[in-house]
Order: sequence, then structure tokens, then C-alpha cells
Amino acid sequence: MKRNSRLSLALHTLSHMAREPERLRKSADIAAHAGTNPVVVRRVLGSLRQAGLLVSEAGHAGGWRLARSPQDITLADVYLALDERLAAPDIDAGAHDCRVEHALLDRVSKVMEEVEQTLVRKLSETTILEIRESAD
Amino acid sequence: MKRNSRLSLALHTLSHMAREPERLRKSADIAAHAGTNPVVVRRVLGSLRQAGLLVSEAGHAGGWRLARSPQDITLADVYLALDERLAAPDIDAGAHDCRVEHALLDRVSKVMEEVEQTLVRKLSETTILEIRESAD
DNA sequence: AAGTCTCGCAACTTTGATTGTTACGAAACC
DNA sequence: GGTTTCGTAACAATCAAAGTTGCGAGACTT
Repeated sequence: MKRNSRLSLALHTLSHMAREPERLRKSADIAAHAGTNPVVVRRVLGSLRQAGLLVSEAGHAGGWRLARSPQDITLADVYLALDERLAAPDIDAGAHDCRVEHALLDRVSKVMEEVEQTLVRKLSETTILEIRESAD
Repeated sequence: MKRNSRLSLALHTLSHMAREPERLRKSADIAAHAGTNPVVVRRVLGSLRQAGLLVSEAGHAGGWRLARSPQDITLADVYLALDERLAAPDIDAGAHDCRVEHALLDRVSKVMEEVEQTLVRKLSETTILEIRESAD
């Protein structure tokens, strides 16, 4: 896999789970389908569990499944659960006391915050169930 | 410096130049102020020159200066000149023929395009002259 | 109870992108 | 002609993300 693949992996996996919410899936199977490693899957899905989107069970018949109905999980829920943020220009790049730097930072930070809100709002308009349904 | 510092460096430098548009500045001086290397400065500012925002001159009294009035250069101009894009979830992460993957990609790509447009529009509302003026 | 299967987690290695550095040529000026 | 500057290529260093290994804990099967 490559860079920034955590969100891809999370969205992809949850969209599949939206098909059969009851079924438990093993990290190894998910990893095989996504072309990555079981530990990586556990790391990413672990964040989603912390956010209350997934439940995991140990033991012989263990695995992962959705914690709530697939129509109640939006792409924004997944995005926020991973705690990634849009890449703003590097904050402390030249953190010396330069007034231009400060003025710039103020302005750009504000723009990025607004854009981030826009992103979340747009992502919240689609559920993983809808993704699954549009794949038929 | 750190990651994604190209945009920082570009915006910072141009905002300073907005103060005295006539003055030629050397890569070495710019680099010293930004805490980086002259070659890095040339690389970044070179992109801005290609985009028609800057002019460079060789020779004894050479250096860099704005190619047009600081009130005619917006933050969006700089952003677009560097040809960076918002980090969408990785496209070809699991590029096998998975319909869910496709449906997801379609939806998320569309959202990211819209968000990118929002970003550019918001950045275009501020000129480097305004940044410079708000630093007084 | 033993064995097997799963997740949880910590430590380490690998990889890839970005930044930084060195070196040398070309253009401009004194 | 010598000095100063940018232009560019090639190489090295840095750093974050992904991948890997190993072991422990919980749960089910027999």
C-alpha cells in the first residue's frame, strides 16, 4: 500500500460490511482483500472501534462487525474517527517572530478550517449503505 | 524545515516581496530568512516563475522580484502554481476489480474535487498585499 | 484442560516522499 | 577576467507511513 491509505482501507472495509452487517470478518481476510497486513487492519479498525463504529471479538469465531446500522454510518464518521486533517501549509516552518508569518498563518488557518468543515459536511451526506448499494 | 513547506515558503516570501516590489532579493537571503537552503528556494520560486508570478535575473545584481503588482497576486495563484492538491484517500490502493472500491472512489473523488474548488475560491479572496498590510 | 484461533499491542524494519546538500555550468555585471 | 547570481542535475539525509515480527490475552471446540 501507499500513503494515506488508512482512510481508503477503512471506507472500503466498512462498505463491504454494509452488505452483511451480522457477519464477523477476520483481520486476515480483510487484509487479504485489501492487499495489506492483518496488523495494519487491526490498527485502522481499532480507531473505528474507539469511535464506536465497529465491534471486535476475540476467540475462535471472532472478528469484526459494524457496531450500528450501515445507514447510520456516514463517510464523515469514518473520516473523523481516523483523526486525519487536511494538510495545511506547515505551521512551525519558520516559527521565528515574523509578523508576515503570523498574518499568513492566521489567514490560511482560517481558510483551512472552513474548508475542513465543508469536507466533513459533504462526506456526511453519504452513508456506507449508499456506497454499497451503488456498487450493484 | 519539515513537510509540505513549499507552500509556506512561497507564501511567506511573496508576502515579504509585496512590501518592496522593486527590490531584487537573492536566493541566499531568502533562504536565510526562511531557515532553509538557497537551492530549495530556487526550486520553489522556480515554479512561481513558470506560473508568471515571479521574475529572476542572473548576474551580479541579480535575484528575484514580483512579476506583477502585489494586489494582483492572490493566495490561490500561489497554491495553484505549486500544483499541489488536497490529499484524497489513496486512489490505487486496492485497484483490483472491486465494485465497492469503484463506487467509493467515484463518490469520494467528487467530494474532493468540490472541496478543492472551495479551497481555491477562498484562497483567491486574499492577495499577498493584504497579507503584508495586515502584518503592520 | 488442552489446543486452536482470534484480537491487542509493542517494538522493530522497510519504504517512499520530501527536503537538504554538493557541484558545476550559464548568464550578467563590474 | 573575475565575481556574483541563477539553473539544474545528482546525491545524501530526514521523516512519516506502512509493513513485519513476536508474544500475550480472551474465547471457543473437543
